[in-house]
Amino acid sequence: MSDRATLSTVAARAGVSPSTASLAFAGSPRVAPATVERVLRAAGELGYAGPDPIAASLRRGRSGVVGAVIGERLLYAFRDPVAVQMLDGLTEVLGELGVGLLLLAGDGGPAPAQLGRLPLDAAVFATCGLEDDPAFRLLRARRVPLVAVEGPVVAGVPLVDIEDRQGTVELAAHLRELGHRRVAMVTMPLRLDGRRGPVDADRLATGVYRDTRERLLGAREVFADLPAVETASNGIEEGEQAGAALLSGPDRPTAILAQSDLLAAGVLRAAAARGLAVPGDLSVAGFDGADLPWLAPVRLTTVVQPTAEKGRAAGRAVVALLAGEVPPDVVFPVVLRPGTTTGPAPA
Amino acid sequence: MSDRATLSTVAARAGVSPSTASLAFAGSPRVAPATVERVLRAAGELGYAGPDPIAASLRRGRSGVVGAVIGERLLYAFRDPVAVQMLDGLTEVLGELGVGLLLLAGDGGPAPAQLGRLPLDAAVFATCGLEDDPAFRLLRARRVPLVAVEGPVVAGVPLVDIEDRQGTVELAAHLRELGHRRVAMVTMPLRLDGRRGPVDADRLATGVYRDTRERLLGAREVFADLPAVETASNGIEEGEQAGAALLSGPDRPTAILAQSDLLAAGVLRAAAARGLAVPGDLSVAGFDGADLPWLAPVRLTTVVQPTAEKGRAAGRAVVALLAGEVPPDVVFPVVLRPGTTTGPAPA
DNA sequence: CCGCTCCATCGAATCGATTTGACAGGGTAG
DNA sequence: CTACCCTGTCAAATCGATTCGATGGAGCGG
Repeated sequence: MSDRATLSTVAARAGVSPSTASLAFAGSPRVAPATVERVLRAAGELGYAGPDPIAASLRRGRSGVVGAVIGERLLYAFRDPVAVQMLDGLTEVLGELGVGLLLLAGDGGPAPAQLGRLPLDAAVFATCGLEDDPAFRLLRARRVPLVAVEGPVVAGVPLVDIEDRQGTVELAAHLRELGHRRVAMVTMPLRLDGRRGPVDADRLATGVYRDTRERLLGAREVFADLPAVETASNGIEEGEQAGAALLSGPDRPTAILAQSDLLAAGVLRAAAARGLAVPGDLSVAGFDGADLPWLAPVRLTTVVQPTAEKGRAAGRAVVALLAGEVPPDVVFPVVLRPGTTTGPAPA
Repeated sequence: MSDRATLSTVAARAGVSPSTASLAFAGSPRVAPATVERVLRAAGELGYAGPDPIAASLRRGRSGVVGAVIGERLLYAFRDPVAVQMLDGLTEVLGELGVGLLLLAGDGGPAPAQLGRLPLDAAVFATCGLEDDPAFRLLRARRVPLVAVEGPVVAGVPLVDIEDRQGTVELAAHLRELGHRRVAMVTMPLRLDGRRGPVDADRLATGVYRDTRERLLGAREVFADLPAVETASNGIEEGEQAGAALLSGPDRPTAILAQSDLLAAGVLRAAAARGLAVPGDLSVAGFDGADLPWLAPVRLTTVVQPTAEKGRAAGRAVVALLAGEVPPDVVFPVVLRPGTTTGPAPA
C-alpha cells in the first residue's frame, strides 16, 4: 500500500519529466504520441487517474466551480418551476464549459461564514432579488465575480432582469379593458420573515425583493390603490390562503392578480372552494408562464417570461466574467398570454 | 493597483510570520489576541478577505465540495418532488459541515470527462439507481468516496436504499384484497433512451434502474404476469400517456399501479379524460408519498417512503466517509398509505 | 560538412496556504 | 540564583500540479 501516485511518480516511471507528463495529460500537441502512450501506461500501472483537480486549480487559479445562491431553502425554492427552469438554463451554458454548479441554499446550505471557504470561480444570485444579502457582501469582499438575476442592483455586478413592471402593467391593463375595477393582488414575499397579510406602505418600503415590489408597483400603475396580500412563500398553499382571505372580505374583487403562476394556482383553488366560477365570477391571472401540467385543461392567463433564457443569459455573463470581460446588463421582455382564467367583469 | 494581497503580504504588514497570520485566521488559541487584532487590521487595510480557499484546499486535501450526481437533466429531475426532497435532506446534513453541494446533471452538466477535473471530496449518486454509469466509473477510478442512493450496488460503496420491493408487494396485495384481478403497472424508465411502451422480458433484463425493476418485480410477486408500460421519464404527461394506452386497450384494467406519485397523477388525468370514475371504475395507486398539493382534495393511495430521511442518511454517510469511517448500508422501510383513489374492484 | 530550423522534452519557478516541531523569553518554583 | 515550564511566534517542509523559456538533437538545405 504505497503512497498515492502523483504526477511526478508517474513521470518517473514513464522516464520523463513531470512537465512532460503534465503536458501529456493535458493533451498538448507538443508531446510525441509515443510519449503520451508511455505516460498513460505508467499511470495505468500506478492506478493514477489524472492530475489532482485541487492542485491544478491552485496553479490555474480556477476551480471550475460556480456557485448558485438560492435564497430560500432548497425544498421551497425548487417547488417553484421558474427557479428550476432558470437553473436548467444556467447549467446548460455552464455545462459546456465543464463547470459545475454549486448550490448555496439560504437555509441548510453552508453558513455564510463557511461560504468564504468554498473555491468558487464566480457566483450567480439566482432566485433572490434580495437586496443587502450577507452572502452577497461576503462574496463581494472576496472579489468573487458575481452575476445577479433580478437583483440586487449593484454597480459592477452584471444584472439579468426581466420587465417585471411593464409586464404587470400590461396584465393589469388587460383586466381593466375587460371591465374589472375591483382588483386585488397576491404577492410573493417582500422579505423572508414568514409574514403574511395585507401589504401596507411600510412593509413595501422595507421589502428586499425587487421582483415582488416591481410587480406590485406595476399593477398599481393601473389600479392606483389596488390592495395586496403578501404570502410567506411562493407556493400553492400560500396562494390559496391569500386568495381565501381576499375572497372572504367584504368587497370581493372581481379579479385577482397573483404574482406568480404558483400563487395563481392557489387562488384558483380558493375560488373553487368557494364555488366561484372562473372566469365567470372571478378572473385570475398569474405571472411567469410556468409549466404546470397539472393545471390542464385550464389555461392560466399570465405574463410569460423567458425563464430558461434568463438562466442562459446568466450563464453567458459568468462565462464573460471568467474571460475577464465586462458583460452588459440584460433585460428580457415579457409577453402577456391570455388564457381561460380571465374574462369580462361580472355585471 | 497592486497585486492581490496574499497571506504573506498581510503577515509582513502586520509584522508577523505567515505561519502566525495563518493561525490567526484559523482562530487558533495559541496566538495572542493582540496579534490576531494586528493581523486582521493589516488584512483590512490590504483588502484581504481571508485565505484563498483553493490554496487551503490543496494543503488540507479537502475542497469542501460534495457532488450530487443527478441522472437526468436538471429540469426533469427537479420536477420530481422526491428528488428535490432528497436533495433537501442531503443539504441539511452537509450544510452543517460547511460543505457545498455541487450539482452534476447527466445532461447539461459537465461532460463526464470534465467531471474528473472538479475538486470533489465525495459524491452522492442521488436520483439514479443507475447501474454501470460512466460517471460512476470515472469517480471510482479517481478514488472519490461515493455514496449510492438506491443503487448502483457496488462493493465498497455505501448504499442508502428503501424497500422498493416490499412496498410494491404490499400495495399490490392491498389491491388484490380489494378484489382486483386485472391490474397493470406504469413504470418509470428502465433506461434513459426515451423509450415508451410495454415492458417485455428483454427490456426488463437490460434495464439499468434498480428501483424501476424492483418495483415491477414486487408487483409481479402478487400479480404474476401483470402487464407494464414504461414511460420515458418520471412526469405527469408521461403518466397520462401511459395511462391512456392502458385504458384504451381491450381488457381494461380495474386498477393501475404507477411507480411514482407523479405518474399516478398522470394516470388520474387519463382516467378523467375517459370519464372513468376513480375509484369506482378504476383504482389508481402511486409510490413515494410525494407532496403534491395540487392533487387535493384527492388523496392518492401510495407507498410512503422517508424521502428527506434518505437524503439525510446519504449526508451522514458522506460525513462518515470523510471522517475515514466505513458507513453501513441503510435500508429504509416504507409504509402503505391508502387514500381515496383505490377501492373495491368493480363488479 | 556546416549551420540553421524545428521538434520534443526538460528545469525551475510558482500558485497560496497549513502545520509541526523548535525556540526565545519571561515567569515561577525550589 | 538556577532550572524549568509555559506561552506566543516562527522557520521550513509540504500539498501536486502548470507553464514558460531554454536546450539538445535530429533533419534539412546549401
